Amino acid sequence: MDLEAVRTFVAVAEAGQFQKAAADLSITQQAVSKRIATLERTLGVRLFTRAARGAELTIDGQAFLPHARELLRVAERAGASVRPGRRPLRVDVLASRSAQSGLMRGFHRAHPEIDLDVMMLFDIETAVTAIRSGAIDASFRAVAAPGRPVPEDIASVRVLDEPLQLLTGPAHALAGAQSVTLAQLVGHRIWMPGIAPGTEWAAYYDDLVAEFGLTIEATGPNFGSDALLDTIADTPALATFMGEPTRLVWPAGHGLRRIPVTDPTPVYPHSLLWHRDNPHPALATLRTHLAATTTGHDTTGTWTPSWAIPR
Amino acid sequence: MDLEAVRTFVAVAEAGQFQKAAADLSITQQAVSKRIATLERTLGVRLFTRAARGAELTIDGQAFLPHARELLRVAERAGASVRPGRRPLRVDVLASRSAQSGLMRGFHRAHPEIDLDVMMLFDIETAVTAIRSGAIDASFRAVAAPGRPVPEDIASVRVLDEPLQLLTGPAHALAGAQSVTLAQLVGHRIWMPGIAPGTEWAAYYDDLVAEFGLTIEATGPNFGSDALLDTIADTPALATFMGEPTRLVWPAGHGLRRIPVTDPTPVYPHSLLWHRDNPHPALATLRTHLAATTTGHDTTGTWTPSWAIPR
DNA sequence: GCAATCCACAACAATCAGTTGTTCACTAAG
DNA sequence: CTTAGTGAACAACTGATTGTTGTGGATTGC
Repeated sequence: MDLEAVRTFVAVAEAGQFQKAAADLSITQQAVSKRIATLERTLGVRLFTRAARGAELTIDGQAFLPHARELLRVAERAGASVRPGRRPLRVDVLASRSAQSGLMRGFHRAHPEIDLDVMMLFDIETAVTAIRSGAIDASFRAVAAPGRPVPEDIASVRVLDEPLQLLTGPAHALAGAQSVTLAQLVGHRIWMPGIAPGTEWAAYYDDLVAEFGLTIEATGPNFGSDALLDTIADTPALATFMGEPTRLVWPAGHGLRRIPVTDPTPVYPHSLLWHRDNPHPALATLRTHLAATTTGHDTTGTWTPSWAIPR
Repeated sequence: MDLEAVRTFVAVAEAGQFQKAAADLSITQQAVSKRIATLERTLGVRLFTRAARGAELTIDGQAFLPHARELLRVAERAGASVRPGRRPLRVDVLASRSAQSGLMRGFHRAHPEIDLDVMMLFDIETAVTAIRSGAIDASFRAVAAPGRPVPEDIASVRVLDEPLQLLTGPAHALAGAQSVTLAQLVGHRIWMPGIAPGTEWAAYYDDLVAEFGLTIEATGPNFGSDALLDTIADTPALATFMGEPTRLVWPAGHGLRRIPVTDPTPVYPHSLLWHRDNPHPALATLRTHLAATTTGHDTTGTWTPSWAIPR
């Protein structure tokens, strides 16, 4: 199926006749006739009934028309997503289930007119390079990895402190606890699949392990959060860390338990990073939105790696 | 933008290298190279970084990939919508705001796996012809127009009786009434734009006018239901008929009033029509669903044109 | 009945997309 | 350091596609 043919089909459907559609498209009537004939041949159905005073949609044509319009819309959006200059705001997040995605959903609800592309880059180094080159407009990150300070031309603002909670199945030893301390977690297996080694996310958990002697397994393939929740629910010996409940639908029927962690509460600090010279108008809107919806940070009784504290 | 190029792009992104993608698509590596080069030229950005051990997505390529996948999905659906034999179930409804649309939304919620195409044909004659030819699978209609009985090979079942209510703006003379009788409406202007003359819908209101002496203006261009509601809200001398509240969002801030009509209540009878020999598997599912969700009909104190009563 | 309108078919020209053959760049092993 | 191996790009060629002009047939309206 050819997009030009689809565009021609919509033009004919709107014009009601081949000749006018041809004029609209700046081609000859014969070319329109050929394109429609080819499209009808590839689809295997007749799209128009040809009459002396124009062309009328068949039932199949009427059914195809909304799909054709949708196809052109999607093609337009696809092209716009990489159009240099006026493309959608490109924001890098940590993972689709993280609190950062929740922030971006909130921004999209508040400004549905702003086109967004949410991406997931590998680590903060990739993100900073992409921000400096203009390939992306902003990134949610813990502001620095150990030994890698953020360059001068990158601005950052702390937007969210995400307290980690323990997630267990109903048969886990700690399933009934109202809250647990980090010390109590020593010896329990904590499973965090999908954390790539070398990222600042992995560094965060490395520090947590080093400081409190926890057992965190970051290995194993990541089959998605649904598979993770299934495994946690069914395996009494496993637990995992997870942030605050987002507005995502919480899967029912698993018997999963969320248990606050205290003394101290591990907190993952999310900052927004962007290039000081980035002219994208939606970037300012995003920053304003985040500033308006972000509250202050209470750091008493919490733990965060020292390298992750923004300057 | 060429759909084949987009398909090639996705194949390369998944294969990680041009050669394997070429094998998957059964073309040569050179053809893949050309297609990607052309796509990159039309988009104006580089999509892959070519390395010695394969091709890797650039940031732009990563941003483009989900749009490309969506584009292929929509193209697939568009083609399927007219595929002879295994196309989606095609159901004809009266209008997008009618109770019939509510029934179809309910069906879609109950069976989201069934592909649907909802259409709006002109009148029952068109619908019956389409049903007999197999161009559509079912139609919601008042079963017959005057003098035009439904042919023997068309089956029908009454699925919904829709009582009409009066819709007025806040300044209308009847705005404060708890209910009105048809006799009370004599002399008031009732506006029903978008009812094409010659349809059974128009015949329904013609009968209503003839029997009770109402003033119904079915003329005027139809600018959509939003424009209709705006006009009704702002024009004290105008009112309109509307069915039961559907699950659509009821526009707030208009000050619109819904007033039940009694003595008798005009009822629009909706039946589902289909061809006895139609083999579409989803048609049986739709009939079962409608039979399960449809209640009996209480016809006391209601009015319906005699020709609209099913046999 | 005749002009006007509209679409389809035919012939031709230009362009395009795919193939084969080959080169270039990089990596890894000896 | 050399050499074999892998992967992508360039060049030349060919068949197919797509557009054009020219023309014919069918229907509508005066």
